[in-house]
This record gives sequence, structure tokens and C-alpha cells, in this order.
Amino acid sequence: MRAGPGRLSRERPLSYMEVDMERVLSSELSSHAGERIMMAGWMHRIRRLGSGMVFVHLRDRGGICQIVVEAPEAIASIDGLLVESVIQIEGTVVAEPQAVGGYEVHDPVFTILSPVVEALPFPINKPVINAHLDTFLDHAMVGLRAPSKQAIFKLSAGVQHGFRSTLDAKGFTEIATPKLTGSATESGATVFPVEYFGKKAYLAQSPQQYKQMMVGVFERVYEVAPVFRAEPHQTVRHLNEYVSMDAEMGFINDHTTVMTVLTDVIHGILEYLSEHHAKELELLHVEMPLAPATFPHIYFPDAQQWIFEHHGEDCRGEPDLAPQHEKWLGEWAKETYQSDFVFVTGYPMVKRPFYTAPNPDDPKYSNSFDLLFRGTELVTGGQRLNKFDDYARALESHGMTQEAVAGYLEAFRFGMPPHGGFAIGLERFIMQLTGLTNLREAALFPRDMERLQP
RNA sequence: GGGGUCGUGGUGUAGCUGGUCUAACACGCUGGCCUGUCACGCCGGAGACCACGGGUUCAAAUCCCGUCGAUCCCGCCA
Repeated sequence: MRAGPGRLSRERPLSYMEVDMERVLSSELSSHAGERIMMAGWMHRIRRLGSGMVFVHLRDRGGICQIVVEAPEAIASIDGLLVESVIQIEGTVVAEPQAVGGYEVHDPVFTILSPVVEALPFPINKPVINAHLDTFLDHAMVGLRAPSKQAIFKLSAGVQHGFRSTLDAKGFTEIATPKLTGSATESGATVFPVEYFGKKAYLAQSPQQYKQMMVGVFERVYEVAPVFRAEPHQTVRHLNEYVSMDAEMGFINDHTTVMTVLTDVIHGILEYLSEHHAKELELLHVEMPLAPATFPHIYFPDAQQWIFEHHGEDCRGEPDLAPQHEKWLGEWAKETYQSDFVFVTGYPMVKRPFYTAPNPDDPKYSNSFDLLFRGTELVTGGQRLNKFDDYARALESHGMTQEAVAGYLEAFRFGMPPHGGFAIGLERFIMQLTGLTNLREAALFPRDMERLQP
């Protein structure tokens, strides 16, 4: 077979199907032993051993394989090329015990699709990338090609897939809500204003109101989408744009129904990763989280009491937990319940947004929860108000007008079941799962106070 | 918004109790050698006026001030 894009493209229009059928990936060599095949990818590593022998490591979406170059004309054809040059080759698959993976490609004929003659900003073919995060992010478009960086985002894709498939199986409908909104309502989080045809608009800081409205349509909905937070934070666990995996469902008893669904979702995600991303989990040395059938949970004031008794810090009466408190609770859950996840329930109403349902037996506290993952807040969720009159009262006590959220309120005037939901921070999940020290490493092109490029 | 730390070739670091710094090491790049390398190895080379501006001093990468940039913590949140 004499394959090659030149021949195909000259004789008739190229179809992707044809290319895919002919192109062999580096992960597929074992099933082509002895065959003459076509491959394409990046020159991940080039090892020139004297004048008579060159080893080229070809990287494609299947992985990395080795090409052995011995013919003088073949060696000459890649002379001067640096790593990351894009090549297509035709070569023979050979079983070779010396090769990593047991197979390699011999007698290659090269087609240079895109030569690189300039050194990379930093080497990306090393086991560890030696670049500061800031330097790395400046060159993320190239740095992300490093296998260890690819793996992070393969896992990220897997987390999203696990989220979707678990909820699909539970009868949820995936929705897409607007990211441009006309009003800056919602909780205390600040919003980014944008110019919108002479009007004032805002980037959505959450799909909260829309997903609630859609409970009135589909009962159960979810969305995976970016949210925007204009808060001026500079920490390793905050971004100004991140991916929120939101879910909302009707006909619940209370927030504990939501916690049960969330627990299933976490299990579903972890199972999906184990089944489909073993390679990435291994490459990143991921220690799979301890996730018992039910996650331990602690009532907010009880958590504060426990912190006082066990760590001597008196935060009782405070409306929220500090990061250090969450770390302690995470350690407690792991030691006592062998769980990397722990629910904190019943956050004070004063700290929760207006749509939060109170605990009927203890109205100072809410029917809401946070889920901590290895000591860091991963999920916020809870039961929402569902009666129009409750909203009217809640808005008033929050100093908000009904006009500001008129469209949202209409859903509640016309029958909304008891409902609740949650939102998982995708990058947070990846950071805690893989042990990254900075959330920015879990975003392809992170947006923080200082970074808008690339 | 408040506070801390840092800024040295393309990259990551050492030097920083001032003077043998004419700035060292590793990766990368580059010339040479090696026909089984896979974080290859060996010999050589290029590449940094030490973020920028000012000051102290006989002398500043090194000490002081300012500017800019980066980074971390707190607040806030996922």
C-alpha cells in the first residue's frame, strides 16, 4: 500500500474516514506487526546516535512510539528538525523486545507536514516540566502537549463524562443556559459587567436561577458550563472563570435527597475514571479517593463545636468555616470514617443566598450543605424555596425587589415542586483528585486577576 | 481589599554575612564522536551587562529606597 495525503488529495476529495482508516496510532502497533503502515504525529523526541542511526519518538493521540531511522536518505530528510515538528511516515511495524511496548517502526519514509526549527520555550518531553506556573501558562499552547499535562485534561474530560452519564441514567436532561444576563442578582458574588448593545449586561456567575426554572420544565436538569466570578481573590484554589457542573431536581424530601444523588454522582465519576482512564491515573500517580457508600456528614454547629474541642479554636457562632477548619474536618472524616469526602450540613441562613430553604426545625440554619473533598470545598448544594410567598419574604429580608427577578419568580407563581441541587467545581475536583498544588494547573487557559492571555 | 515572599542566559536553580563573579550548575540550543537509544553517554561552543530606576560605598547580582512583574496567605467562594 502506498498511502499518503498527496495521492489521496490529488485524486479525489479527502474524507476523514479514509484518513482514519489508513492512519495507525502508536497505541495500535501490536495489531499491525509486519505491516507497512502510515502514521502521523509530532516528533516528541529525537535521538541522533552518530551518523548511522536516529531514534524518533512519535507522539500522536494514542501515545508515543519509536521509529528507527537507519537509511542515510531518511536520516537526511529529517536533518535539522527539532522536536514538535509534525511528520507523517510510512514504515514497517516490527516486534522488538528492546522497544518500550514491544513494537517499533522501521524503514520509515518521512513527509514533513510542519517543520520546527526553533527551540521550545522549555522542554516538554521530560518526566517533569521544569517551568514556573507563570512561565508554563504563558506557553500553555505548547506546554499542554506534555503527556503529563495532557493526562490532567483527559481526566477532566472523564470527570465530565462520568457526571453526565450518571445523571443521564437518573432521568436528568442536559440544558444550556445563557451566560449573558440582564441583571446582577444572586448571592454576594460579584459579577463582570459587559457592554451589550448599549445596555448593561453581566456574565453569569451561576446558572442557579435558570436551572431552578428548568426544574419546572424537566424536573431534573444538569449543565456543565463556565461561570464567572469577579471576586478579587488570589489563591491557589480560585479562578475568575471556572467550569461548574450543576444539577437541580424536583420532588425531593429535603436536602438529604440531593446529598444522596450527589453521592451517586461522585461514585459514578470515580467509577468512570477507573474504567476509562487508568492510564492517566497511573501516569499522574493518582491515589483514588476513599469514597464509602455513604459519606460522613456533620451539622454545621456540631462541626464548630468539634473544632473547638479538638483543635482549640473557638469559631462557634461564626457564620462560616475557614479553610483551616475544612482541612481539619477532612482529616477527621478520613481517620474516623475512611472517607475523603465529608458533608457539612446546615450552614447558617445568614450566609446563604435568598433562595435557600431553612431547616424547618432550626430556622437559623439552612437545609443546605457543602461537600468537602480532601479538606477543600468541592460542592455547594441544598434545598431551595419553592413557594412564591416564601420567595417574596426572602427577597424582602435580603433587601431585594421582586422586579429584579421577575422572570425567575414567575416560575414559582405557577407551580414549582420542592427541589434542590448542587454545583461541583470541575477544576477543584481535578486538583484534589490529582494532588495539584494550584487550581490553575487544572484549567487549560486559566483566568485570574492578572491573566487574560493566552 | 489587607499582609508576606520572590525577580540571575530560552527554562529551572546556585551565588546574595559586598571584592578572586571576567557570574556557576542542570535542561534546552549548537559543533564533533558513538548502529539500540528511550530523562542515552562523552568532548567542545554560543547564550545573562544579574527585572527596571535611583541611592550607599574605593567597590553592588549581593546593602537601602522606589517602580514594575510574579507568587503565596487571609477575606470571599466552587
